[in-house]
Amino acid sequence: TCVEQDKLGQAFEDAFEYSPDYKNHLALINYCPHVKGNSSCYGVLPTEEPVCNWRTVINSAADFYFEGNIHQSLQNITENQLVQPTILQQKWGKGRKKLRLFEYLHESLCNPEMAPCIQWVDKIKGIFPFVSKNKGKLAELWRKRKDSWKTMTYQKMARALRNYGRSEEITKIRRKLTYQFSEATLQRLSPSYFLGKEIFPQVLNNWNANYNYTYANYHELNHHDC
DNA sequence: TGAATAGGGAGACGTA
DNA sequence: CTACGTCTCCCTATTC
Repeated sequence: TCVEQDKLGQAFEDAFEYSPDYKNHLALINYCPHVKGNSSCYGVLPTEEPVCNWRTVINSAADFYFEGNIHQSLQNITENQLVQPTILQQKWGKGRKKLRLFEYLHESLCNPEMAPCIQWVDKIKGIFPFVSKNKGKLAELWRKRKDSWKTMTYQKMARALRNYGRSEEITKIRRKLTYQFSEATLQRLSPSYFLGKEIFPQVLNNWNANYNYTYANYHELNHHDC
């Protein structure tokens, strides 16, 4: 029941260090159509059962992500369900952790619909190239995702990526438009890490954000070209 | 040779 | 207010 869910949610809160992000995701996965929330706000989990059990939620999230099956699941979501939810808008407010570029890129790499813009060439090693023809569109999606009025270009993204070289999060490899996630970064962003450690909010952020921002905006752009 | 891509200094901006 | 992280702007260098 949702009462049990609240208790579990509290336990979760106790178990994990409090963070604003976590609060958002807690709210998100607390989503329970017959109790609260607006069902038109989310691309909900592809389940016929109401999601009111933490274990179910966690397993669903993990399976969902693991199988890289975002595309298929998204097909069950109508356009009007891909509206920016208030919760996510709060994410960008004061005190909310900013989404970082490499996180966004990883999200995109996990979204088959983005393959014409960016895709893995070696997922294990974390190597990915931008697609020359569509890198500008990816930049535009990144701009929209940040809700920025400034124009974003591949050049600017590439400059940010080069900065990741210093922190060893992403390095440039000697191949055109191609970069590589560091092992540590991949671990941070990977579901296996999430299942064992405190990355839960991060991964929820990944699929949640993918559904609601990237995908919706993606369709806004020229879908067939990208 | 020109366009595309890569590199990097400097500074803007938001957050802790 | 300060320090810091993360871009963003813009110019130069290199590669295709």
